[in-house]
Order: sequence, then C-alpha cells, then structure tokens
Amino acid sequence: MNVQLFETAKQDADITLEQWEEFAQSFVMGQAQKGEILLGHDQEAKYIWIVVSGVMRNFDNDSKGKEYTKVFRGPGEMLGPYSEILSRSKTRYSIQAVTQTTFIRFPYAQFESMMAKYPQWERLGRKIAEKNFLEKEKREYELMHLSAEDRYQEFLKQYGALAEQIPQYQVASLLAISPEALNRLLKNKKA
Amino acid sequence: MNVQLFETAKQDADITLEQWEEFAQSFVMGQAQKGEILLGHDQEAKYIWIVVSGVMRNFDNDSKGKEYTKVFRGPGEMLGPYSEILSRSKTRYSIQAVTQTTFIRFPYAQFESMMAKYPQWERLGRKIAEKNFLEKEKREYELMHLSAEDRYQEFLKQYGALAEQIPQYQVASLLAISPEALNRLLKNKKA
DNA sequence: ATTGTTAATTGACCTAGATCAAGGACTCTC
DNA sequence: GAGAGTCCTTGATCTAGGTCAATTAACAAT
Repeated sequence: MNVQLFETAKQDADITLEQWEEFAQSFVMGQAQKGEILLGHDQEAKYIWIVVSGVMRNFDNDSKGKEYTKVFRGPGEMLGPYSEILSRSKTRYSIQAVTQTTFIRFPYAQFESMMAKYPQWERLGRKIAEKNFLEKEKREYELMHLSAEDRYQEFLKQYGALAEQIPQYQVASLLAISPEALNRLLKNKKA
Repeated sequence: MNVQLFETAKQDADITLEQWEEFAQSFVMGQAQKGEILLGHDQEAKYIWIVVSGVMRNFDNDSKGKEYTKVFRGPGEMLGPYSEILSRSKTRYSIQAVTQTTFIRFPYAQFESMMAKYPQWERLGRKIAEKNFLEKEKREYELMHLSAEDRYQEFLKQYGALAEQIPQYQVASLLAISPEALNRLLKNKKA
C-alpha cells in the first residue's frame, strides 16, 4: 500500500524515496469495525486516512437525520476532512468505516511541512488538489444534469467492485435520493 | 486589476514583482459584447480569462438545449476551461460574456512554465487548485442539501451586487431549476 | 434456537419542480 | 413607431422522487 502510494507520488512529482520515508514516519496503522466513526462531527480536522483494506466514507446528516455521503474510498485511496483542513474549520462531514477496515493515518501537518521543505511536495500537493477538484466537477455535473437512475449507473461505473460492499441506503445517500427511491429504481431494473 | 491580482499572488505565495512581470508578458487585453461566446463547445482548452469589468460565465447545455451554468465571475476573478485543461480534453463548458465585458486573457501554458521554473508558482498553483476545490465542495453541498429557494438565497449571498447584472434565466441555470420555477419562487417572495 | 437490531421492501399518498403553451414587456433596429 | 428579438410572467398539467407507515428479510448476540 505504502509502496503503491510512493510510486504514484514519484510519478506525479519526482518524490524521492528518502523524502517519502521522512514523510512516512508520521504514519500510524489502525483498524476499525464496520460502522465505526473515526472522525465525528464538529471535531478538529487534522488527519488524513489511507485505506489499506475495506471501504470508508465521508458523510454527514441534516437536522432531520437524513444522510448525505460525499464519497466512498477503497484500498489505496485517501480520504479525510480535506476541505475543513483547508478552510481551517471544524468538521462538518464525518469519516466512517463502511466495512471492517485497515488504514494508515497521518497528520496533514506532516504533509504541509514536506511541502514547505521540498518544491516537489508542493507540486504533489497541487496535483492532489487538482485531482480532488476534477472529482468534484464530475460530481457537480452529475448532480445537475443526471436523473437518479443515471447517477446510479455512474456510481456503478465509478466504484466497480467496491459497490457490492456498500449498503443500499448509503448508496442512496451518495446519489442524494431516499433509500426507498433507490430500492424502487433497482426493482424496476430487474423487471 | 493586474495590480490587485499581483497583490493576492504575493500574499498567497511570495510571488515577486519581477516574476509577475514575466508572467504578465503573456497577457492580452480584450473586450466582448453581451452574449458573446469567447470559447465554444468542443474547442481546444488553452486560455484563462481574468474579468476586468462586467460579468462572465461558464455554462453548457444538454441535448435538449437546456442550460447549466457552473459559475459567474466578476471583476478581479478568473475563469476558464480549468477542468478541461487539467484533464487535457476538449471543452464541455463554454465561456460567455454575460454583460459587456473587458478582460485579460493568458495561455495556461504560461502559468505552467512559471510553475516549472519557480517553486513559489507551484505553491500559487496549489492554492488556486485548493480554492477551486473548496468552491466546488460548497456547490456539492448546496446541490445535495438545499431546496431551490435556499440555493437562491445562497446565490444572493455569494454574488452580492453582481446578481443584478445577471438575467433571471441564467440564474435559474446556475441553481439547476427551470426559468419558470425561479420566476414563481420570486413571485412568492414578494407576496 | 430465540430475540433484538438494522436494513430492505412495498404500498399509499404528497409535493417540488418540470414541461408545455400562450401572452406581455422591453429593447433594439431600421 | 413598427417589427423582431429577448426575456419575463402566468396558467394548466405532469412526474420524479419524497414522506410516512407497515412488513419482511438479514444478521448478530446471547
């Protein structure tokens, strides 16, 4: 996992192995049970998680308890309160283990100090921000242009094998529809 | 305008005046009539615009001709086919002058070469990507959580004085509702 | 095995916003 | 000042998806 991430970093921004090791000093391994909340609402936004195995998600719920999921992440992917860190605010969206997971966690401050020290890391930081931006643009497009059904198709395409590990009501919360609506949509598909 | 942008760049990333001038060599001033399309669908994505006066927008339309606006920009703000440049694809969203405008235009390649040359520019590039990301996250939140009416309130808050210069049907296309729906919403407000 | 808990399913009904169609109001231009 | 565009307004009707309520299925935990 660690190795795979380094390879990407090397390719994106010529990160050296020495630098990566300096960075990885801050890594802490951990595990979480299905459903466990790793970062709750209104807490301090400090850490980024890397999924080693399992599925994690970033979600919140409104005043009526309705859930909204921003993203699911699987093995080799990162997630965390990125926007809250950037805007220096308390967390709005929680981080949760969707399934039993193993993860690596590091403080974003460590990444920041790498960026301050090495221009290549600044570049890596830019690439990451750009990638996240592109992801959000795609999402904006889907939310604006597509029907619930078409968003579901996109979901399948994007998440592939991960999709099966995610409970239906959480998928609904990603698509911004009710669990009942998703259920009916699926029923009609089969017929 | 140029001066104001430099000040921001200086503050965000310690850009020096010499560097800024090197960058600004690529600036070309221009004007556009109300409604004029500066970058159409399916063209090569190369340039970024800086609004000097007036209002510009980034929009597209689906197969039925329905419009979708991603963003409006006013004086001192930038817009362009950012995601298309980053993903090296042909433009999906067009750039249009909403009102009579004056603008500066520069090739993104110039910005890229500044980033390759100076670490501070890499940092500036990161800050810009992060800012754009935060904007999209806000938008994702609004599209997922808020009703058309609440999105309209957010629109007023975000765009302030610019709002008055934008035709109603274009505002509707930002909120992802039909012009008729926005009109009714406004009528009910007044009553 | 039995009970408690969480998730999925189904039905009945409701509502925000879409769509279609037809007028008005305002600008321009000649 | 008469058309010709645009844009805005209003009415009638439709529909995707929401909400509420009840049932069943799946899974854990004792």
